[in-house]
Amino acid sequence: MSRTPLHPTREQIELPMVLDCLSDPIRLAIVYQLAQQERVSSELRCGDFSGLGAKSNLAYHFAKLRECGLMQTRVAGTNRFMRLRREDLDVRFPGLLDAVIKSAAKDAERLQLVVGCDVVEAD
Amino acid sequence: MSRTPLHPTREQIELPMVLDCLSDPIRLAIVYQLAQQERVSSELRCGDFSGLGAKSNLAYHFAKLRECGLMQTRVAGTNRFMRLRREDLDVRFPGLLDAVIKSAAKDAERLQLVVGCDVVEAD
DNA sequence: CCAATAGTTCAATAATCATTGAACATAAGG
DNA sequence: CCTTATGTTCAATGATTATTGAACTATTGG
Repeated sequence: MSRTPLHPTREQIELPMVLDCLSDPIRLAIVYQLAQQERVSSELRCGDFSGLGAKSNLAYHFAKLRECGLMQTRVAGTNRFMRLRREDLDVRFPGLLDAVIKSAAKDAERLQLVVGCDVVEAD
Repeated sequence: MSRTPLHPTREQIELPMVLDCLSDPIRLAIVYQLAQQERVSSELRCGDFSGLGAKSNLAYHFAKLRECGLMQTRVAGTNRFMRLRREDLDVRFPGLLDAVIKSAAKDAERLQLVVGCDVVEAD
């Protein structure tokens, strides 16, 4: 198992791959959740998405999101912390990520997105 | 053959379907070309895209673009004239289409897009 | 060392997708 | 009417895709 998964450089990020990645409802939900977290800590663990499906399926989608350059994974012990590659994407495709997030937010209900109203996790 | 193909209503347009449609290089090229034509006549015939592949394959992609609500087809004699559903998309997902077009323009070379510098068709 | 936790990888499945050429439908023009 | 031009539909193909559960890896904590 590689310590830190491979990510494309900023310049290697390709538009069709990004759009394809965002076209899957589960991946869109992941990105949306990460975008909401940006206001707070900007990072989430894989486990925080368990509501979206089985672990192995999520790992598959995480890999896709990494490969296309949408998010970055940082390994810390037995956890993986992931965040949006906001700056890279904004430089590469200005306005795109925001437009997608806003569009998703407009359809939050239809897309069954978790509305993160200043998420306070029970502990 | 149906006279005028079915199109979804504005409200029926769904984000994942739109993104998936735009994630295919050929369809992205079609949309890009239609967007450039907006400055001029706003409509193009199917045949104007012959550079992008075989006729039957293009018909397949046209159908996808229609079904997801990205474009509209108007039948006129033996021709089909198509245009972007710009207004519907801008109302439904503000800023999304523009962001995608601009992103595509930035990568025009990489995406092998036809750069329409005030296209003057030979006749 | 052992057990529990967090994720990934693998193999198998069913479903969808893009592409092709041939056949078809429709309308225009001689 | 016959031919030509413009697109669509159909059937077949090979390639991806999402999903699942089981096996595996690695780290933490007792």
